Amino acid sequence: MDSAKLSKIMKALSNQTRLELYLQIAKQSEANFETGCECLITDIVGSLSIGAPTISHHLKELANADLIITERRGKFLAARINKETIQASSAILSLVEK
Amino acid sequence: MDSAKLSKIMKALSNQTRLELYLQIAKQSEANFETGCECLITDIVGSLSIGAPTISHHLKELANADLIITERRGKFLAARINKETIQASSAILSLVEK
DNA sequence: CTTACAATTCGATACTTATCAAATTATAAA
DNA sequence: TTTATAATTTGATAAGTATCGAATTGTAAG
Repeated sequence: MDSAKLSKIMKALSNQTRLELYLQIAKQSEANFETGCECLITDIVGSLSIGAPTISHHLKELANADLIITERRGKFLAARINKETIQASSAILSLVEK
Repeated sequence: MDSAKLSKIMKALSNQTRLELYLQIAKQSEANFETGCECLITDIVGSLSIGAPTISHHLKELANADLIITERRGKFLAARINKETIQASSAILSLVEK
């Protein structure tokens, strides 16, 4: 991964609201792992103090950085984190690989 | 670590030039580990295509996010990365801890 | 003390972006 | 087909920031 890609990932996590959105998706994915349920965005909208348009905007940036994967579920939108991206990023920053 | 702190760290790494600056410091710290030499900023200034004022600005942001530790060495400035910060960040994002 | 060099501060500018309100699209239910 | 809800798009604005040139400060060497 080059520095352009990595900085794009970091930028996606640099906004506090967007970071909390990401962590919430991660948390729900974890919590719902056994049940097989996914994280539905509509459940998150209420818990964050920003409007739906802004959340839509943030989701697109997270997806664009390959941090999450979204899929339509009828009227709703499901999201899950892309573990490969965050693990590859961590590896570079922690200098696990050179 | 709360999301405000973590987003600040991510923001510090969200600019490509600043990220490369960080990685360069990390690389030199690694390379000079055996010799005990530190990473001198003056050696980096030449290798990045931006002016000294901008580098000074970026360094302050990295230090302010606790990503690096700087120290004056006479006329020069030495920098080394703060491994604790990057490891704690990685842990949260990778959900190693909850 | 003067000179030279590394780094910082200051002021300005161009660019990016987070957020919202309003309008629109997509989908399921009635 | 109409209605209701979820999500997106659009347009606008306010706030933030990366970068530079010029001036300044800190420090060592001559």
